[in-house]
Amino acid sequence: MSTRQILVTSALPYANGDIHLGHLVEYLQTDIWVRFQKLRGHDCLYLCASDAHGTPIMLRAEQAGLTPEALIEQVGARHRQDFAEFLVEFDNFHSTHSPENREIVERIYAALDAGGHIARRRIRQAYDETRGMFLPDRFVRGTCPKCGAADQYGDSCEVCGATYAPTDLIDPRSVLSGTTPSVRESEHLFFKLADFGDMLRGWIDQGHLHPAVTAKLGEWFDAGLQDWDISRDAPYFGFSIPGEPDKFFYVWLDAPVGYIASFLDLARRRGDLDFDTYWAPDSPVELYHFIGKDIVYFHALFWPAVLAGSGFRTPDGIFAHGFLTVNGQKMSKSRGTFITARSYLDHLDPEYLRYYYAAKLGPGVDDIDLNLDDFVARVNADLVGKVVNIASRCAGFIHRLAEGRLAAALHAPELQEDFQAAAESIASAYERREFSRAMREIMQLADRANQYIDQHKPWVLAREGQTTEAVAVSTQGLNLFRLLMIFLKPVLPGVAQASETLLQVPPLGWTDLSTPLLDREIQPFSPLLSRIEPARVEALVEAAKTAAAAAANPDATSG
RNA sequence: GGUGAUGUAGCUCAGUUGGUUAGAGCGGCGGAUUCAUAACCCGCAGGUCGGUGGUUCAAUUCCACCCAUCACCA
Repeated sequence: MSTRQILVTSALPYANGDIHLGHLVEYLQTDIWVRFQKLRGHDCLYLCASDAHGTPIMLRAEQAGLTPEALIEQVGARHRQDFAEFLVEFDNFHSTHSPENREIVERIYAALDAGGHIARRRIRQAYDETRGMFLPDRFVRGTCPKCGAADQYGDSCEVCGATYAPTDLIDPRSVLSGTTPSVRESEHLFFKLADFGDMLRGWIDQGHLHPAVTAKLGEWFDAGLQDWDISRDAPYFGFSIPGEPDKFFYVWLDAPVGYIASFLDLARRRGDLDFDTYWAPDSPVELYHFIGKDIVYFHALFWPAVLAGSGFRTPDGIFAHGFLTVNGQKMSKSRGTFITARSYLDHLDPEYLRYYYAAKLGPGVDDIDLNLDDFVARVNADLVGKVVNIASRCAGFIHRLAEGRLAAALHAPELQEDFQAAAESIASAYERREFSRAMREIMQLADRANQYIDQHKPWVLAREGQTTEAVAVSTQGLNLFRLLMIFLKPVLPGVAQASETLLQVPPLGWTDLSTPLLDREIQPFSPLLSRIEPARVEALVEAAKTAAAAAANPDATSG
């Protein structure tokens, strides 16, 4: 197995609100995949950053009486802390509001402009005269011009589903001031996406996209590729466009550039990462972006085109996941299922959620459901009842009968080999992001380990004075447990670490699968993971309800 | 409204390139056991595979339409 160089990103969290359980689907999925690659010995970097620009952040800061810079600093710090406690291990977490990002965005824009891929056009937009600013579509509300439903957003009607421009609304008003917006014209800059139609088709045909994502892209191709508006007028929190007074780069142009900026920041601090090795068109490094299905458009259409048009390499894969529902429904503040990362951490162990998501995640864009009753049952049954139980029931005999020393030989080498033989299939499932399949296979092995122990009954052997045999069976059980922990380490890094302490071994890696652990001492057993108390989950839901009630003021629009 | 996706036992999900009795885990029920965080082991459980129609010797698996849920519409 040759060492691969891999660069992985998760979408950048928007720095105007807290991380919640829905966001975590993506960060946990990515983290598990990255940890798997590292466990296998590959050279893998996991990069992320705060997505820190745009009108919503500008306005949220104003509301809070802060500068945008102070807001994104505070929110970014909270994000980092939440991720760290969920054991999401970034190699770097930067910000799009950084000198590195400005540098790369300007370089990209200059290259696109020089290549003739930037167009200029005057457009008409809603304008709030009292606030002196153009209004994003979502900041205008009014009556739907098609069905007449009142109080609809400026881009689409939630009642009849019609899409339109804010200027089409009947009786439009600004969300900011309540006044009727005027219509003003200004010049905008556009990225000529259609210049890259052939390039994109070729890139898509190279594979690495899930069939469902490819289908989605085909839909957009059929509709025809249109120019993309990449500028915004002042006032705007972002980077000003060189040579264009009062114009700023649209947040969605500089957001994915944050992936590169995060790399650049890390490279400058570390000194052993060559920029062109990672980002030049002939880069040998594999580049993958994990995203939600709602932003496929930006990552599978604009992003590769922008990269190709400015002399960078393109991604090898865009991995889109679905959304999270809780108890079968959209997360709801009133039902207490809108749960922030922080609130979860106040009540429960993060590894429960890591396992539960892993047990449900596949490679596709399907939504996944967090059913709280199922969550408790599944985690307790699989992790505590099956996996940890193996160590718990074997370690005692090693200490009682052999002073903590493992037997010198395996009792069931053929069973050990069966476990080792499963590694290929499990690795392939991880690699293809079929985590649910990997978890199923691992739990089947855990069942076999428990069956093996039950079959040989070390407690009976001990009672009958067959000490050597009892220790041999227990040693075998612990060896099976150790193999399971290697398989589970990407999902449960904390439990794996506790297991390494129990077994008194250095950090486990995939190559440790081939060698058994024999004739050496282990630590006394102490619980590696405790069961979920249903009451803790109830308390979490109650806390979420209370928090929702406290935040009586409806949230400002984001996005 | 248009487009794409999803809809399988109480719960969470596999699966079927169309073909004899549709699978797993959890829950539930019965039994066994006591090493283990009341964990583990054995056995049982019958869901018209969202609905209607069609193609076919045969469809849950293909096609059409409908319903429900989700996403996107730059």
